[in-house]
Amino acid sequence: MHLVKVLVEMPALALDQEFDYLSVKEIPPRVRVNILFNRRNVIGYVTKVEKTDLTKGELEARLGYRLSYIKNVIDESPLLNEELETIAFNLARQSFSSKIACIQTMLPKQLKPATVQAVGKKYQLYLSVSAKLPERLTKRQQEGYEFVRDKGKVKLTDFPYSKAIVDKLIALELLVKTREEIYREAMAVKLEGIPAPELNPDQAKIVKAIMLKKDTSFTALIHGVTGSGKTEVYLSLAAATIKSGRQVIMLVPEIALTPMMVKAFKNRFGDTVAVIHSRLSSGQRYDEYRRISNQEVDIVVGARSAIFAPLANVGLIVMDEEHDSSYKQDAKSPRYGTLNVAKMRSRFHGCPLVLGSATPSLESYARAKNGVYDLYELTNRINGRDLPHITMVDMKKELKNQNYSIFSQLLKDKIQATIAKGQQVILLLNKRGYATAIQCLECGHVIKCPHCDVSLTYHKDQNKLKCHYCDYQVDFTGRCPDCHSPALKLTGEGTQKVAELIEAEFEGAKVLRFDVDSTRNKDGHQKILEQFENKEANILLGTQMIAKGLDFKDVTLVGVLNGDAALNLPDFRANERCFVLLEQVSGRAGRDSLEGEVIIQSYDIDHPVYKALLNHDYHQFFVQEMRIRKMANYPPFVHLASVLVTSKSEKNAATQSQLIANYLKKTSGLEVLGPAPSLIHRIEDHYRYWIMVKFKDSKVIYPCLQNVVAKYLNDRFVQVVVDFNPYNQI
DNA sequence: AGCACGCCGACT
DNA sequence: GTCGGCGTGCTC
Repeated sequence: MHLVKVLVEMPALALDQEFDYLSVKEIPPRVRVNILFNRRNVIGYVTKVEKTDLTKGELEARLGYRLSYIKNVIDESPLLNEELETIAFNLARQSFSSKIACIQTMLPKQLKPATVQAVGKKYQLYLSVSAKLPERLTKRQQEGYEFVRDKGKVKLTDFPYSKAIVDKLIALELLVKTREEIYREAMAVKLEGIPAPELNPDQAKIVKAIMLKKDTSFTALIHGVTGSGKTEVYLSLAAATIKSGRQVIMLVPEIALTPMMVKAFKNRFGDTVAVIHSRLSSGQRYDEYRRISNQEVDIVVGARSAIFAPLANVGLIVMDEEHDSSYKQDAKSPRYGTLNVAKMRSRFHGCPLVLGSATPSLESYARAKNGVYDLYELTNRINGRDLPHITMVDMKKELKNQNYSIFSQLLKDKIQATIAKGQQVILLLNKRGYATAIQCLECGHVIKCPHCDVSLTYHKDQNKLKCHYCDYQVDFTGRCPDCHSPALKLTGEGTQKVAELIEAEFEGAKVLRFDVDSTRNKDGHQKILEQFENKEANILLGTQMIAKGLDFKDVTLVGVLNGDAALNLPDFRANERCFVLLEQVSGRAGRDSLEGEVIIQSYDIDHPVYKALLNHDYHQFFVQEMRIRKMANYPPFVHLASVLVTSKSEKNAATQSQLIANYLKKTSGLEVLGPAPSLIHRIEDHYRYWIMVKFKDSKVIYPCLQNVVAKYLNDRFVQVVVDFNPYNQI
């Protein structure tokens, strides 16, 4: 007889424990099994198998509960190797998430313990209303029905009422469930067979120094200005690593936005490169995963989750654009930082971890300055040019000069001149969410989401009002829902509106929009970028997304319409975010033989961030910002942990978060901020309060937070989420 | 999480 | 009286 320890596939943290099962046959560890759990068929993950001479009855007597047999074994071979399983369990412990959730984030869909589905096909379940009219319904059923009716079509997972309600409404034939296949295509790269160029002395020095220590675990930070040739350093390090018989993990922020890196690696290393990113089809992802798992590739290029690539002999890990926020998973559990996992893998394999950025996070640069990381600076650009010149435009003066448009006179002139020369322009509309709220001029009513405390955004192309936090949407009637007045005013200027303004303002201007909306459909990014590359448009207008990694040789002008938008946010990283964004977007101008320039419009041109930015001086920024962080006691001088307390009842959220904050303050003796209502006080009918704890060593705070999490594990009214080193406040 | 059990209100 | 909504406990 074998006693089998199993983790059950249930997302609840309260079920994050090993359950005992029996098997007559021996079972290998780290495979999936079908089991009966609480009278239901579920999939489990085997952690341990113990052979025993005891009978079922004897075991049950000893353990004090009934045991059932494993129904069958799903996998022939282990899903994870020991290294990755250990990392999964460490991650679960560190981030207060379930072990099974950590295992799931490491695996492609087909291998997740949750599902056994056909390879290559993915479905999304939707709810929509039927032709039948509702008769007598309970209050909740009525709400649920209206929710779907108002939205038209709702993802099953986004339906905010219980499954009981869904089932009932379906049984009553009021709602229908449909499924749609989700298609995704991989990023095709044409092989160009570009030979490796000779490294310049600066690059060669870095490669040599890192490869000298290639068999030890350490972290190096390469601070290289835009265009200084960091990619070539990565390629060279990768080539040397492969030559020594080891493998490479190359991490990039978001593949869809940084196709250059994939292209460079595929061109240099061909078929030995596997690419993992969120837009691969599940079949392709599965295939890539198996190639990696079977050790058929030397290099894995991918975003955040590629750090879990099951390579057996990692000799190098690179994190490009180290400062990028997408390396932190904060939306769902496990809330992990890629850097943390990368360090675990570096230690396990005894290999270098190389971080690269033109604008490193203050945390990383401070560590490098303190000698915790090896620091390398690349100060010269490959093309020998200086970084593009930046001009600040004082928008207050524009107002004084009766210019109320969003374009300053200077930017207008420059755009006109650039288009006239047949060159291209990138315009950054730095507007988080670029929300265009709708306000009634008669009664002052702002149209808001019924489930969240945010205003709805008008989407002209579909004539709908949408919520950006919960997928709520309604047809736009053109009238105020409160007083039915048709006098509605759009406030704020989104990319759609600005695009129209530009085309009206400039003769011969053809604008492409690049934002979450215009790129939502499959391959939207690629298509728009290709059109711009082919010069089907002369102006690319976008949000933050355009700042990263784009490389167009004819772009000679970058305009920032509202530089200050990133400042003044209630976030201690506001300055850093602003500097990074503007420095990055500046780097889009003059990448080839043509000289580029940058115009930044601002209402606060004397802000210290701009002072450093004008000189393209990261070091100046670092010094002045470190002074602020030190004074305010923020990272890198302390670590942060956030506690988000949510509840359907505002009162519960408020009182419980206060209790938690008091407890944390009292037991840990640490500085605790909050509780404060979060910036968006309600999302999807849940009220939100947040608490922030500052600490230097997690030894004290960890057990305190553990107690808090444990206390609310089985609470049906209040949810608690802990995030260590959160990147996004609130 | 999801399912069974069991308590209480509203209808044949 | 019973049907069924929803609060509570439990899952090897």
